[in-house]
Amino acid sequence: MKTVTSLRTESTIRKKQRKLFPPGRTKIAEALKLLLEEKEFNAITTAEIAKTACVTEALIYKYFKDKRDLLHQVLGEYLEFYISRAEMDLKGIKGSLNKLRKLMWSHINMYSTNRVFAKILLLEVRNYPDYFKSDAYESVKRYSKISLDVIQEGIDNGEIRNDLSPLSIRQIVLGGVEHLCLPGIIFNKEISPDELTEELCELIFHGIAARKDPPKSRPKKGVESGNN
Amino acid sequence: MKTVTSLRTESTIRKKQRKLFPPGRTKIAEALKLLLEEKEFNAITTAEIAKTACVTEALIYKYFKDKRDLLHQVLGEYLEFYISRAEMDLKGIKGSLNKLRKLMWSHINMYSTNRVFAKILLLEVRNYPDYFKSDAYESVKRYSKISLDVIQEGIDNGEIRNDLSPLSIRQIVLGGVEHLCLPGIIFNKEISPDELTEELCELIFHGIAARKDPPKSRPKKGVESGNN
Amino acid sequence: MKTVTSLRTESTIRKKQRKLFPPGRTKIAEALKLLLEEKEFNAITTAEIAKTACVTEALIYKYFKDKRDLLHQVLGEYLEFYISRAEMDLKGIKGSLNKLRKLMWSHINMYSTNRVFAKILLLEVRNYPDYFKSDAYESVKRYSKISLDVIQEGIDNGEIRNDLSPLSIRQIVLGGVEHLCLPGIIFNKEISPDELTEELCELIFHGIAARKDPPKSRPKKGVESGNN
Amino acid sequence: MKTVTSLRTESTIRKKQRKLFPPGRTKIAEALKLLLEEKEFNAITTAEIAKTACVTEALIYKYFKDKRDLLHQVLGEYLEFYISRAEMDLKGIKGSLNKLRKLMWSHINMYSTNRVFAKILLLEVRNYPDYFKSDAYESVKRYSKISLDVIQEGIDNGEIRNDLSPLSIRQIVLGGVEHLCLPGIIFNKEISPDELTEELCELIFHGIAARKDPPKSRPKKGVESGNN
DNA sequence: TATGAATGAGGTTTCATTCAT
DNA sequence: AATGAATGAAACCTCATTCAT
Repeated sequence: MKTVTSLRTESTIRKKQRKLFPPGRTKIAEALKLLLEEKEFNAITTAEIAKTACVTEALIYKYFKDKRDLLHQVLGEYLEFYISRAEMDLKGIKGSLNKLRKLMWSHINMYSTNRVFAKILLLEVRNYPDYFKSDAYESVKRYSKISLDVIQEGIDNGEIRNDLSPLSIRQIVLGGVEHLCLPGIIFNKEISPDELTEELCELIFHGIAARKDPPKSRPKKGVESGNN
Repeated sequence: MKTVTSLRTESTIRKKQRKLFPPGRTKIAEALKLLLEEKEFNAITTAEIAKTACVTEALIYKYFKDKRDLLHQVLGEYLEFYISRAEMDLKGIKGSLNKLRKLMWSHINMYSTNRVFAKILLLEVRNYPDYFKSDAYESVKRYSKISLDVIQEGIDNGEIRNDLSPLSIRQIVLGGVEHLCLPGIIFNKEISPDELTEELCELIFHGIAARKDPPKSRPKKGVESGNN
Repeated sequence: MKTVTSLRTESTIRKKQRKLFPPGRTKIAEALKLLLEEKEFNAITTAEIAKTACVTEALIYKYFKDKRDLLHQVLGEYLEFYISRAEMDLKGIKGSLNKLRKLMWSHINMYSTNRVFAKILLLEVRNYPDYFKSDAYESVKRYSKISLDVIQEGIDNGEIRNDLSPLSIRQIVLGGVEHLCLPGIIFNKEISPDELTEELCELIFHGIAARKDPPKSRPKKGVESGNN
Repeated sequence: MKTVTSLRTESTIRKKQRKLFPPGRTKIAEALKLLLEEKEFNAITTAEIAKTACVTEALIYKYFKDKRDLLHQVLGEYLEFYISRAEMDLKGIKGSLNKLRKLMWSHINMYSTNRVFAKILLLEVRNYPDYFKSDAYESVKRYSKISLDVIQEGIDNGEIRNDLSPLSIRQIVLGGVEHLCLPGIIFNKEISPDELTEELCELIFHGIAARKDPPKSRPKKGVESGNN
């Protein structure tokens, strides 16, 4: 499942950590990431984290306020990386819809290649009030701002309808991305950024209502069942 | 926050329970609902539930396998109610898009009027593998099936584009609904079913691209499977 | 493992119960016996007993003072049966050593054919002070008395050495029986009454020392009391 | 009841523990031993153990897998000590029967001077399947092996009859020891190693039958294995 | 005779967290 | 920077038992 992209991601983050952080801290953060691949955060104990990291439990509390702070910091590091990459992604792209498409692709790709990140963001933090006071949440907001700005730019330059709230558009886009990825994340199935982006953009950009001059009929292929 | 609708819901469920369930069981379920209005499930203790219900903790385990089973059963009861209502909702409506709009409105309305239900479904259960083996999850699938059938019907009768996978459409629609409601649910703000439905349908039905000419037909392929 | 003997045992006891005891009581006692085939007494819950017996837990307390009383009564019923059988067994046998041999065979055979009885007596009750106040314990003492009388008779008639305390002899005999059977009982292996009796009598009657000349008479003093 | 021997035992064990184990662990083990003098294991709560040891209940679970593991470890420590003592005991003794007599004396003496050990071994563990997977059970087997080897040696050198299975002999000897000691252990009465050994050896070595002529040689077959 | 409903009391175990070193 | 030892607090859960009917 790990692609070149994800490996690059990992190693880049690690390089930064090597400079900024003492090795103990890094080992702890890496241990949590490893464990999150297999279990839900609440089911991971500090004892397990310490053992996996080959440090003592006490050390966790040297570097992190508490267990949840560790989670938020791990999430925050990922986010900072993805924010800077999103900013790079947009460079050299013409057209707001093209930019939006690129952002959607990157977003899906990041869920696809970094399941731990996806699980933290979509399943672990939203329940807990602390999260909304964390630095990580600030990063999330900065990240979301990027799409919002692109949408606003599209409205301003006439590429996007001006009779819809940009915020609602952003929510619907994100919702679509998340719900298309969620089954893959929960049940550990492959996620195909290319296909999902294509489908999502087709719908979001043009809607589902059949056109007066209708599209040509095509065979389609669906999912088994599902829901939620 | 409770509207007439939600009250009717509650009392209908209660009537059924009075017949089917011993009073202790009902008191426990109601106690959990009450507590969920204020706290996250993991932060609620069995002691609190028992105290709120004016029963002993032991009784919880007479009626429910464990604490999480209680959550799932509460969720399941809500779902059964909403499923039957969704089926009623569709009666007498002409047009698949009109039906879809109605379903979206009802869905948003149910998040709006029953925050406890919304929190359980969107924030509490998805993390935990047990959920996916629960009866509640089966109900969720039945509920989702309703929208899927409407979408399929729309494709068959030409109201909905046939070049998008119905499953993907369903996921995107649900994703849109959820993400439009999520801020309201998390931060306990008002949710306006009328406005959100309007905005969502406008976007989903017609897309965000400023119109010049109709979209060209494109090949598509849907989400792999799963759900949630 | 069940032999004709054990079946007859069971059915005889059951017939008595049918007369003496209401069906609910019998069902409960039988349920416990059934469960004891698979688990240790403390690991069996009253809920399980009730479910196995197809009665409610409350009924257990109609017929038995508490859970342990149930165990003691079950044990007591077995013991009464085995006592009367031991008395029959001795009739028509000449010679104290022959009688003793017969008792040992019956004893081993009863462990061999009734594992539940064996487990209760050897593993479940001895820990718990209540047992020593129970009727079952009185029966055990009556049962033990039978061997003691035979040993005393043997001493009196010169078949058995008179320089050993009869009580100690009884303890050593019983100890030998138990320890030969214990592995079979604990690990659920076959127990062969014929072979074990043969071996045990050979040793107990004649000793293990390779013979040169007969032992000299010695003064004795035995264990204080007790049994089991 | 504590003799010089038992005190030496205790302090020797304690010395070892002081080196090998953190003080908390030792305090917990000692607390259990203390409590076992007065109550049955199941009647002792972790709360009591902790309180007696002046530590928190949580610490018990740092050092022991669970409550029963604590029991097994305590038993195991005793056993290791007694094994090494049994090995010493045999040194300098000539004759297999003399060695066997010495082992029996030591065995009875250890039940006599260490009632806690006796109760654990004879009354507490045999019921519970976990025991048979514990290290303590492995120690028991090593301990039993010592007598078995002596018996075998006696057979080989002609001191002991060769027509009885050595395993059966060992079982009968152990059974005799246990049953002679059991009343004393259960009812907290004195146990006299000298007298009991004398009586037991007299019987086991020479049998109970009044002598006329030596026994004839017979074929033998023993218990399957096991012990305890 | 038998049950449905409920409970009291406490049991074991878990786990995040701290502090002296 | 890191650890070994220990803890506080409660969490979940179990189970024998009772009582009104």
